[in-house]
Amino acid sequence: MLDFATQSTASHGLAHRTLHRQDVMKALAAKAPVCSGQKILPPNTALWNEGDERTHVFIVKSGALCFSRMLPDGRRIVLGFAYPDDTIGLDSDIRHCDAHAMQTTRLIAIPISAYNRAVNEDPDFQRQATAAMSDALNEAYRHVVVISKLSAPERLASFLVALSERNQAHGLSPLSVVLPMKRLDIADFLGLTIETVSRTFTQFKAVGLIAMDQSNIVIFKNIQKLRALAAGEGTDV
Amino acid sequence: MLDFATQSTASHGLAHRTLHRQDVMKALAAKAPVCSGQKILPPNTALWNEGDERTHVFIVKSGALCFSRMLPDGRRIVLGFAYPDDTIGLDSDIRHCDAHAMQTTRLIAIPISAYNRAVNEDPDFQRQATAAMSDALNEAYRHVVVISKLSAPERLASFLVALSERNQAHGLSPLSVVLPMKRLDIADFLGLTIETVSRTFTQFKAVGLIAMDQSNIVIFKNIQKLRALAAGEGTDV
DNA sequence: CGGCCGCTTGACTATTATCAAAGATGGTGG
DNA sequence: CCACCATCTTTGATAATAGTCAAGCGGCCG
Repeated sequence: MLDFATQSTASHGLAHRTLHRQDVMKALAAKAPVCSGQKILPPNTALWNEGDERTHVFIVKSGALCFSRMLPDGRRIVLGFAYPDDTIGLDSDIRHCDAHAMQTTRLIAIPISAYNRAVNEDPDFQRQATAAMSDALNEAYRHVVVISKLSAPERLASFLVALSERNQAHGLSPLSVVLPMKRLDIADFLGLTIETVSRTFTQFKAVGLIAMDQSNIVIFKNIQKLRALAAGEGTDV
Repeated sequence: MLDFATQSTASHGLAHRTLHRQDVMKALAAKAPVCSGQKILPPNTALWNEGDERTHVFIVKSGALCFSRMLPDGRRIVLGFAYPDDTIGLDSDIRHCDAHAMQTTRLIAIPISAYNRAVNEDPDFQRQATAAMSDALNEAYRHVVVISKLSAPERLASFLVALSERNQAHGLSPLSVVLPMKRLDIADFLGLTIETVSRTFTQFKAVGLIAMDQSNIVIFKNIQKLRALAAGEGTDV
C-alpha cells in the first residue's frame, strides 16, 4: 500500500513548514521564553532570503508564510507554506529559499545560539529535530510526486485535501478552508499558471466538488472524490 | 544570486542517495567493519519496499540503485538514484519509497542497531547525519524546481549536468557520463515520457550539445550551454 | 467615483503525451 | 555461428493538456 497517499496528516507543503512535530514544538516553546523575541511581519515582507545565514528559528503564531525560489529568468517556484504553530528554519544553516509573509504574520524568534544550546544539552531534542527533518523529506517526496505526475485537477485536489487535513489536525472543521494565499502562489506551488488554477476551481465548482462564496474560502462538498483525485487513483474529475 | 543553480556538486537526485557527505561516510566506514555484511543485488531486484521498517543503512560499493514510488493507477515516479560511495537509508525509520538495483550492485549493510549505537556514542556523528539530511532536503527542493518549471530540454540538461558534476567530484572526467539507467527511469525521474526523453537526446545531438556512441554513453560537446539550460536561464536549445 | 488589483473567462497556441511502428541491441538456443 | 526473440530506443503522426495572450468582471481603497 502506498503510504504517501494516506499518511498525510497535519502537513502539506514542503519541509520548511512541516518541521512542527508536537514534541519538537514543545521543547522549543519551553526554551523560547528564555531568550527569544516576538517579530511581526507586514504582508509581502521578507523573513529571509535565499543564501542568508540562519540567525533564528521561528515559531509561527499567526498569519501565513510562503517559501519560494526564483529562476534566473524570473520563473518562480513556491516550495511550501507555513501556518500558525509551524516551526520553521530548522533545516539548514544557510537558507535555501526565500521566505515572505503573505499576510500580517506574528512569529516567535529563537536565536540560533539558543537553539544550538538546546540541541547540545538534550540529545533527545536533537533526535526529535532529526525526526522532524525526516518528515520534511517525506513531505518533499510527496510534493515531487504531485508535480511530476498529477494532472491539474489532481494537483489542486491534493492541495485542498492537505489544507483540509491540516484544519482537522488543528481541531478546525475539515469541511472548509480559508486560503491565505493568492492564486499565483497556488499556481507556483503546483507548477501551474493562475489561469489553469482558476479554471480548475471553476471546474470543481461546476461538478459539485466544492463551493466558494469568496475566492479565498473553499467549502468541500465531496471530499471523498477530492481524496481519490489527490491520491492519483486515476478517476476523472 | 541563486545558490541552487551553482552549488550543485557531487550530488543529483533526491535525498536517498545524497546522504553521502565525506565525513558521514568516513564515520560509517569506521564503524562498518565491526558488524556489517556485504550484500550483492542482481539487476532489477528490490533492496527494500515502501513501508518497510528500516533494518540497515547501506553504503553502495558498485552498481546503481533507483528510488521510486507508485501511484495507485500504476504511474511511477523515480525520486532519485544512488551510485558508488553513496550512503543510503539514513533518512527515516520507515522506508518511504521503493529501492531497487538497476544493475548488479554491491553494498555494505550496516545494521540499524550498530548505526544507532554510533549515533548515541558520538554527538558529532549525529550532527553530521543531520547535516546530510539538510543537504538531502536542499537537493529535493532543487528537484522540485526542475520538474515544476523547467521544459523537457532544461530537465534533461539538468540531469546530465548533475551527472557530469558527480563524475568530476569523484575524480572522473566531467566530459562524458555512462548512464546506468534506462530511458524509462530517466523519464520517470524527470516527469516526462520515454519518447520525450529520447527525442530530447536526439535534439541535443542534432544541435551539437552532446554526442552518443551508445544509447547509454553521453559525451558532452557544449557543457556551458547545457549548464545554462539546466539553470533555467531562459536560453533556447 | 475611479482606478487598481486580483480573479475569471475566452480564443488560440505550443509543448508534451499518446498511439503506433520501425530500428537497435543483446541474449539464447538450435 | 547464425537466427530468433525479447527488450529497449528511436521516429512519426495525432491528440490532449496546459500555457499564452487578451479582455472583462468585481471588490476594495483612496
